[in-house]
Amino acid sequence: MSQHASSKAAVLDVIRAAGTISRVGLISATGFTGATISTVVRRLIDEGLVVETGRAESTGGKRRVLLQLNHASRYAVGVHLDHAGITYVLTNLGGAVVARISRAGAGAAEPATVVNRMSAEVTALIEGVGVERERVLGVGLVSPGPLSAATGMGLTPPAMRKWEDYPLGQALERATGLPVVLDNDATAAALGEHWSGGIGGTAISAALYMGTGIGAGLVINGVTYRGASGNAGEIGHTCVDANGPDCWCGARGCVEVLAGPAAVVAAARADPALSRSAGLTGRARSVSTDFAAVSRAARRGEPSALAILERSARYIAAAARSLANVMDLEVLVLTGPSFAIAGSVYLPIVREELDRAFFSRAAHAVDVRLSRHAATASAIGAAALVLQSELVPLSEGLKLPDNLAAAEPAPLPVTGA
Amino acid sequence: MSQHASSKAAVLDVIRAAGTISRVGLISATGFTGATISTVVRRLIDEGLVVETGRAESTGGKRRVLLQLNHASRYAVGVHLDHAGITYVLTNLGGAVVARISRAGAGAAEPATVVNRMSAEVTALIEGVGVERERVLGVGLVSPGPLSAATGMGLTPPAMRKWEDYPLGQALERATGLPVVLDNDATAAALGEHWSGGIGGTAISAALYMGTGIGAGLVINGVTYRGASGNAGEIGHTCVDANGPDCWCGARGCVEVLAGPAAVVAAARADPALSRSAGLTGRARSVSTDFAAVSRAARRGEPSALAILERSARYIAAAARSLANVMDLEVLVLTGPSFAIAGSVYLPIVREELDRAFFSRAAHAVDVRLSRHAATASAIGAAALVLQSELVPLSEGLKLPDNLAAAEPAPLPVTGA
DNA sequence: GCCAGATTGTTAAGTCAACGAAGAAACGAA
DNA sequence: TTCGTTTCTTCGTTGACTTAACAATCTGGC
Repeated sequence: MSQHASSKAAVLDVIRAAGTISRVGLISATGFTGATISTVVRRLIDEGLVVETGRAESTGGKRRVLLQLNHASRYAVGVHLDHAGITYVLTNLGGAVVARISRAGAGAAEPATVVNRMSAEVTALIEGVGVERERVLGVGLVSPGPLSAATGMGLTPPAMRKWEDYPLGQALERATGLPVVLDNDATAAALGEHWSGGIGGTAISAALYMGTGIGAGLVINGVTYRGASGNAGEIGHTCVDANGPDCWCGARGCVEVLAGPAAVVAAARADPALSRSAGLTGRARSVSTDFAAVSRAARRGEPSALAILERSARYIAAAARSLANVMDLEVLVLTGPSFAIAGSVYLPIVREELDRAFFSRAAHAVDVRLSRHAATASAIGAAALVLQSELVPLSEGLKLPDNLAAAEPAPLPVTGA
Repeated sequence: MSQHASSKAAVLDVIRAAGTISRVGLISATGFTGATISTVVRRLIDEGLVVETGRAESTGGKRRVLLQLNHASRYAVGVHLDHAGITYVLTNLGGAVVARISRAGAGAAEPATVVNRMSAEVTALIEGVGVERERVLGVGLVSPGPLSAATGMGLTPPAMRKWEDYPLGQALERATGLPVVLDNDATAAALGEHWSGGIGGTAISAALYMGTGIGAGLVINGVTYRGASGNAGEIGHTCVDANGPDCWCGARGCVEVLAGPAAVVAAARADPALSRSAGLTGRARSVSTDFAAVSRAARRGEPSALAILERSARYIAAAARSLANVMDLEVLVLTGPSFAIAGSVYLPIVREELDRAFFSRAAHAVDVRLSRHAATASAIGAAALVLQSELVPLSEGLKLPDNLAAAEPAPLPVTGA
């Protein structure tokens, strides 16, 4: 007897969120009856996804049998593809990192060459820790920048035009023999935080992702929100100063222009003393390298560096507040490489802003936290995408024809009932 | 044989969105099989919700039988409760207004008194057009300001403290004998636009609602998005100038302070010439009255009035763009009393902003429109809330216990499998 | 130690939504 | 009229989920 996908998914998701839970707990959490829980759980145990791990104290009768995910039963590969580097992680079913490697980025190489290399590196990752390939559910591949919405299988980050129409997902699927899921890094990071237990059973959460740009990923009731064309969460071009400087996106005063890593680096370079002490005097290196240098200077206690970061943080806090107000968020996680480095400066300022000025704070606070794995969040999230897509096949919504009227032949005059 | 709620709801929603559609059209739109569509449609016809209205041209065989909502089969009452006035509308199943009355606002009267009056006025509304009370599905009641999240049955608009803990929904339910649904005005307006056909089968839409404040309602795949505590869409406190003036919400540079109707009126009053010509010289009347006066002055061609409104529009456009970027919107409707008056000034500016600077404009444009019923949008939306809640009972999500760990007795040491 | 009562978990039978297959009805074209 | 096509319905099956009865396990009291 096999369950409708949703019940299995719902039960698995509650077990994941709870960490440890009994069948009775599942009954109250999911709303299913004991009979259903019994069969669903047996199914999950048969598939090896769930194990019984002990007993709870008695509440007056038989003790509850506790269930947990069988973390070692399945694995997923997450790949963060970027111009400057490719990060690979192998996670178990619980979203915990089992292995991790970093390799050279895509650079200027041909897509086909890179795909072949990635396939070999994925294999090396899996074999390096002796995980059987059959236990690997698939590969999640994420990249900065917007997705090409049309086919859902091409990534077009601004700096990688060569990849624009390349069927990346299909190619990697063929090369590795594993299912491949694509998405953008911020969305993946948000799902990763949700899946790997940083966020419990929380309903509405967002991940503010800062790499060289700023993005946000949104998770609503355990499902990633993608918007009309998969570009939801584009918070980098939130307006925080309607009279501010022009942005390449066509607008003015975008938070990315005023407070993104590039803006931080530019401000630091404009200060000769700080440039010298932070080692920015040479010719321009990558933004992320320079941003790290500014962050180190701030950590050393250099007031000018700290002031620049705090100014950035206040703008980002304003954008975060706007986001939290619109989405009515419960949890906001700061993640991504830039927050991995400078999160200690940003966290208190964003947190203070939301404590003080979140519109619905009377109803509930927004829990602002720093990701425990900010540096590799999007790769971990990419793996979580696989875990979710393979284990929690969502009920797809209606697929209306583009033009409902056109779907019908011309109506004739009414001829009565 | 009765269908699972979702299939009936899905079919009804597609019929509503399409206006006219055949069973074959429903098959492709919903993904159900012909057999299922056949039985569901028969059910809907038996209930009187749907009628066959004619035939389409043949495509080579039997002509399709066209289906439509039976607009006159059910009705819903929408009530917009405000300090200054109460608007009542009676709509049919298609969301079209059948009757409408306006009465005095809540003022300083006791809640119980107002509820009794409302009940009488609802009855007058229904009987005024000779609709049978059994055909009225219920009453939707909306109000500006945040909902009290705890019980879901108290409305606490800032200016109506007396109502804070009053069980408004229950009281009105008892008084009228009809089911009552509560929500805020912006969310209702968004659903109203969706339901009454202004927005076809569109997936992601928002209504920007401007009354005396600014709010937004969000509709995702036909379902209103409410956020963690029902306060989603709070766009009035989106930051559009991080260094702007203080707002009562605790933040700075909120769009409501810089560009809301109150700000527009204040700017106009600061201009002696405009104050005189627009008739603002007397003591302060209500913000909406004064805003209307400024709008009329702008329409008469007074440059100073127009400049003030255009400045407001540019700020609002920036907030709208931030919202569209984050949600990846397809449709944005301007609605509410203030846009009913001044929409002709705001629409082109907001539209231009989104054409020029919406981040994902390469993938798709945002369709910005002015509501056809901006003045009564939230009352119509209130009625749509009823139509949806009675006819499209949503599949409720998981209801996790507040604290999953606490739901279990203490675990004992692992005792092996 | 052992039984009463409570709680947990399983099995069995019934219900209902949705599907596939096959047939009935409607229609245009030869 | 006949044939092929398309639309729509009927019938029997599948499978998810439920209720109801039952089996297993534990605490507490004697």
